[in-house]
Amino acid sequence: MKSPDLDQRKAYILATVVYEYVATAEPVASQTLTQKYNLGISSATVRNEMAELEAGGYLVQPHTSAGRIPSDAGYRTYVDQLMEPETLTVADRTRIREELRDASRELDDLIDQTTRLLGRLSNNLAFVTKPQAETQVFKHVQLISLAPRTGVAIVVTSLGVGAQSLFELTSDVAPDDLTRLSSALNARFANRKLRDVGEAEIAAIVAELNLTDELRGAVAAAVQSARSNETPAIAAAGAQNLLDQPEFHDARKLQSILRIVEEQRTLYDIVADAMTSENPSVKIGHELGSEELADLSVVTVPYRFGPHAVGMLSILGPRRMPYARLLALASGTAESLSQRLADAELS
Amino acid sequence: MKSPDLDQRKAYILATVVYEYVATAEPVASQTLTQKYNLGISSATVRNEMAELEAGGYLVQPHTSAGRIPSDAGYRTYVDQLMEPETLTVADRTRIREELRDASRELDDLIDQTTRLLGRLSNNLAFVTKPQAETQVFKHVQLISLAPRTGVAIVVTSLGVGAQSLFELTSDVAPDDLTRLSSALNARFANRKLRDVGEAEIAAIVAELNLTDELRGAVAAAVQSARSNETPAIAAAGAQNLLDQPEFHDARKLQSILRIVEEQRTLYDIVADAMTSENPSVKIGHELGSEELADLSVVTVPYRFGPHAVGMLSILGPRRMPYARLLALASGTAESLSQRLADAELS
DNA sequence: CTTTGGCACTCCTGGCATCGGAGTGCTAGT
DNA sequence: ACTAGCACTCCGATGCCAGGAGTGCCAAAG
Repeated sequence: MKSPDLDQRKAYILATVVYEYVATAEPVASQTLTQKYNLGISSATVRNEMAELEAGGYLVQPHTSAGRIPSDAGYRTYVDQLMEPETLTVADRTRIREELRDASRELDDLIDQTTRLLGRLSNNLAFVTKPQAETQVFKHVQLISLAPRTGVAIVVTSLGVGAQSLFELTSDVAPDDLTRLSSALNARFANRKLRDVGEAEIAAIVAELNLTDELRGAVAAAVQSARSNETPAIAAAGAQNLLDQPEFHDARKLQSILRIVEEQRTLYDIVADAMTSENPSVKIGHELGSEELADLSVVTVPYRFGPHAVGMLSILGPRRMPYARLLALASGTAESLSQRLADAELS
Repeated sequence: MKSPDLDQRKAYILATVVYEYVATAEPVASQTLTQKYNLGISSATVRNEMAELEAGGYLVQPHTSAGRIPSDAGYRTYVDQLMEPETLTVADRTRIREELRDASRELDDLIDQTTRLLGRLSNNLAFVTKPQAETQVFKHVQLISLAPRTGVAIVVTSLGVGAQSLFELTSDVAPDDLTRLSSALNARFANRKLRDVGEAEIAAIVAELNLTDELRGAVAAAVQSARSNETPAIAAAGAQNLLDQPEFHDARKLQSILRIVEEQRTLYDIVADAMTSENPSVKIGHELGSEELADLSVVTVPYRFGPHAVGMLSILGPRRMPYARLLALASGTAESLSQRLADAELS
């Protein structure tokens, strides 16, 4: 809150500038406003108002004799106070539901397909974090022999397969021992919270059965991996959509985006706080915390599994994006995805 | 074979034009050749030779008063007959081996990391098909109950986990029944070729245990999915590298590439025949079979698991790419990857 | 018959000046 | 407080010119 906020007329003008600029990608002139939106005042008055909005930091001028475009602060006030939230049409909503209903039953593929769907719908770059399994329930562990000294440990959580981990041993182990160990572990842990599956207990069971400590390591690794590290994998889709926007006709900007998407780390940092707040979040321009991303914005909506948010759907695009629509799309998709996940478990 | 092939001097000139153009991205002039490579002939002679090479279809001129650049046919003869194969330096080779040694033990992640590595090394776009499991050996199947009417079927092959498939039933099933079914299936199928795990036999076992036919469906689906459909998933990385090349400073070209990468289908078509031949393959420009891809080339090398090729490493870049080096890089990486896969199983 | 120096010709490229238009800021008048 | 009008600024498109790079061809030389 800097000024005692904008008076109603300034607010309307700001909102209209954002709306028009989002639509046209051209700096907005005072005349354009008076002609296309009947404000009942002259362009000269609009010019005065715009000059004040610029002084207040809400608008900027690319050069002296051009129209105005919104600044980060301008978009921010628009998003927080001025825009009307959109709701999806019934058609959109059913389309999302149907595409997700027909999607794969396998978790990774489901996330992938959701990401692509969101990319297509939004015409921007979509990215989705895979579910974090921390709050999930342990269902099953299975140790399987592949060769005398090689095997794989699989952990299944309430979301389906959670992790697998290949292991090698320094001495042979009987497939039977692996089965016995699996049964013992399952008897002990089934339906506990994943986070409560402790390494000490695993070690105790392994010792009890007189098995090598290497197996404890293998099981622990699989459990750990199911708990899904602080930065879960992120699926991304739709980068090519960005090229339709005039702001990317210069290819340099796209390069840093592609690099960041491939690294994943930065993407995760951007959306991490939306996860904890469990609310939709919008980050605009410099709020993304990097000069490279200064002319982009990101909309993020969490999705749930059971009572908790387990991941986020995000849309990344030029700052000049239709915020209300993208929020509606992401929310609608998140809802359908959450629903889909719940169905898969409970049936 | 059109002409009785090129005489030695023409061949050398063609090779030098390709080499120089790959290095500079500028049309190559007759003088440049005589100055930078001592041919012992004058630029006028070179001009005459170049004119004949152009008549023969090996070179083209972007406009009348410019140097020459290679045509598809020019690159093709270069690749097939003129270039000297490169070998990787020891440093490169150990770097690849080390990065892959430290890579994940999980198959999907391993492929992912290999793809990124290849993207970084090649400075182009790399893509890698995930292993096709057809020739793999069935190791284990496990049916696991998640809820009274929901569960997951997991199939493990000699490459690690091959597939998983969630299922829902119309009536409750005891976890015990699932265990019994798993054991029966394993007793029957363990260590058979995956392709020999037939649906009829599965049905017989399910019937024998008096279980619902829905379970047969679940198992069959998982096996089918492990057999990995005709078009396996493809990992891609390094699209941002392409933006360094002058031919992509116009963003339109990149757009179609990104779209194609996302679709995967076209990528698979490009590399499919390299898989069957089990040999490195180079496709140049129009050979890729699409006008959109006409100024690109793709280098493909298969990797093996056991005696068979199970997937391909590819590098996609501008037609003006260092073919010998990229072939060496892809081959070296394929070799390390094959080695890594073999180690994982045999230990 | 092949090679080569020389020369005229073509075409691209970059710089420069010009011009029109779009928009603003300001002032003066309502 | 609003607005009509006007001078001013700046961008972007256009056209033009000069410079240069490179070729093709010819005629002479090996």
